[in-house]
Amino acid sequence: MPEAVAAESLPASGVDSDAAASEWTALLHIIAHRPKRASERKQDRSKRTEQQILSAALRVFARDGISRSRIADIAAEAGISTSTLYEYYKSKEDLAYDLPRNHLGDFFEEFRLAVAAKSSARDRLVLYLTMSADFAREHAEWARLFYLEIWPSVFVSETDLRHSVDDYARVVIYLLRQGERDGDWPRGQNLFQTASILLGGVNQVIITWLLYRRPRNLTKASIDIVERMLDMIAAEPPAG
Amino acid sequence: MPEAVAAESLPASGVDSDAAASEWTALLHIIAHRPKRASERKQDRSKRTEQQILSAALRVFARDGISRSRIADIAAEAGISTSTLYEYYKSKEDLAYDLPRNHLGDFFEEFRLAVAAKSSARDRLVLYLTMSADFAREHAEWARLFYLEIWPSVFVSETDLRHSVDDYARVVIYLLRQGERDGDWPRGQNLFQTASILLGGVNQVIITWLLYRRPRNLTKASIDIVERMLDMIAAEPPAG
DNA sequence: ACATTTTTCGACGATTTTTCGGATTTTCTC
DNA sequence: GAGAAAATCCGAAAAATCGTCGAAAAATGT
Repeated sequence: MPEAVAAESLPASGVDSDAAASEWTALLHIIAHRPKRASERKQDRSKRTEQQILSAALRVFARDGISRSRIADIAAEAGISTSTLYEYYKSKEDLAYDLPRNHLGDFFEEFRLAVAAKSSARDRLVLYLTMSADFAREHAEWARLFYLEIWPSVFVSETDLRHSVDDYARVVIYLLRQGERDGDWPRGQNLFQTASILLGGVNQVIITWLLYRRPRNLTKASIDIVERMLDMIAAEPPAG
Repeated sequence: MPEAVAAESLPASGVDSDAAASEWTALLHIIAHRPKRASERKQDRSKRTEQQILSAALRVFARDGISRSRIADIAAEAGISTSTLYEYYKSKEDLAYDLPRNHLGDFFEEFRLAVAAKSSARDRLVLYLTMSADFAREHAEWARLFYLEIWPSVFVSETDLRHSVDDYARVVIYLLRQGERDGDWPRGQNLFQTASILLGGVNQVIITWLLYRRPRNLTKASIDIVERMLDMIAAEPPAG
C-alpha cells in the first residue's frame, strides 16, 4: 500500500520520455498520499473534535512554542476536557509531530496539481521552492511550528513525519537528476551538494522571515534567490 | 561596555587599508568577548560547580533532547542536589539557552586567532564557514543542541544568545562587503541574499551530518561546498 | 425502546518543576 | 585563628503539569 504505485499512463509532455514521466507521476503520488494516522475515528462528532484539537494546537503552539504550551491550554482552546484530548493523542509530543503531517500533505498536493503545467526540470524546481516559501507565508503559524521547532528536531527521525520530511528533499534530488539528463545544467556535480545549496538557501530565507519578518516580501525574495541559485548552477563549468 | 571597542592599531596587512583593518579587528573583538552572564560567582567552588552543571547539562540535553530531559537528572549527573542547580539557573530553559553561549564564544575566539593569517575576504570566508562545520564536528553534542534545538527556536530572539547568533551572520555580511570592495566578486548583488546562500548551504550540510552522519567526512564536505559556492558567486555576471 | 459501541469528562494519582528556610562551608575582619 | 558575614548547598514541601481510570453521556445499530 504505501510503496508500490501503479504507473498511471499520462501523456509524455515536453522533454520527458514516457518512462520518466510516469516515474515523476509516481513520485508525486507517493509524496502527496502518505497515509495519515493509524486509527480512524468512527463518528462525525469525533472528526470535528479532531479538527478542533489540531486547529487549537496550532494556535497555541505557534503562540507559546511547544515546550511552553500546556496540554490543558490546548484542550481549553479546543473546547474539550484535558482527558478527551488524551483520547486522541497520547502525549503533547505526539500531537506536535502529527500536526505538520497534515499541512505537509496539503502542500504536496497543491504542488502536484500546479506542477502539471511545467515540464522542464528548471521550471519544476523554481515552482517547488517558491511554492514552499509561499506556503510558509500563507500558513505562517504552521510554518513557525514546522521550520522553527519540528523540522530540525532530533526526534523527527523517530516519527512517521520523517517520511514526509525525506520526501521533501527527494523531490529536489529527483529534479536535479532530470535537469542533468535534459542538459539544464552541467553533469558531474555532486547532486546532494547542489540540493543542500538550494534547500539551505531557501530555508534560510524562510526562517529569517519567520523570525524577523525580513525580507518584507517573502514571495519575491524567494523567487529572486531561487532564480539566482539556478542561474549559478547552470553557469558552472562542467564536470567536477 | 558591550558596544564601543577601542580601535586597536594593528599593522594593516594585505589589501586592507588601516581603517578597514581596525574595523575588522574591532568586529572580531566584539563577537569574541560578549559578556557572559550577569552575575559572577564569587568562590572557586562555585565556578567548579557551574562547570559541572554545564557539562552535565550538555550530556543530558544531547542524549535526551531538551524537552525530555529532567532537571533532576542533570543535577544528579553534576553531583549536586536539584535545588542547588536552581541557585545557578532559574529554570531549565534558562540553562538550555545559556549553554550555547559559552561554546559560541569559544568558537569566535578560535576563529579570531586563526583568521589573523588570512587577509583576503575569500580566504576569511572559507575559513569561517569551514571552521563552523569543523567546530560542530568536534563538539557534536553541543552542535546537536545548538543547531537542532536552540538556534531555530522561536525564543532565541528573547535571550542574550540572540546577540551571538546575530554576530554569526554579521561576520559573513562584513566579509561579503570586503570582498566586493576588493574585487573578489562582482558588485551589485544583494549581499543578504548571498549570505543566505552561504549560511544556508553550510548549515544544511551540518544539520544533515548531525542527523544522519552523512556525508561521512564533514570537514571535506564543508570545504567542498564552500569552495563551490564561492566560485559560483565569483563567476556571476556583474550588477543585478 | 433497548443493547452495544463510541466518546466525553471529572476526579485522582504520578511525575516533574520550583520555592523556601535553614544547615554548612568559605571568606573576611580584626 | 575566632567570630561575623557572605556564599553555597540541600532536604522537604509546595506548585505546576502530565497522564489514568471508571463512570456518565451521546451516538449507533437492531
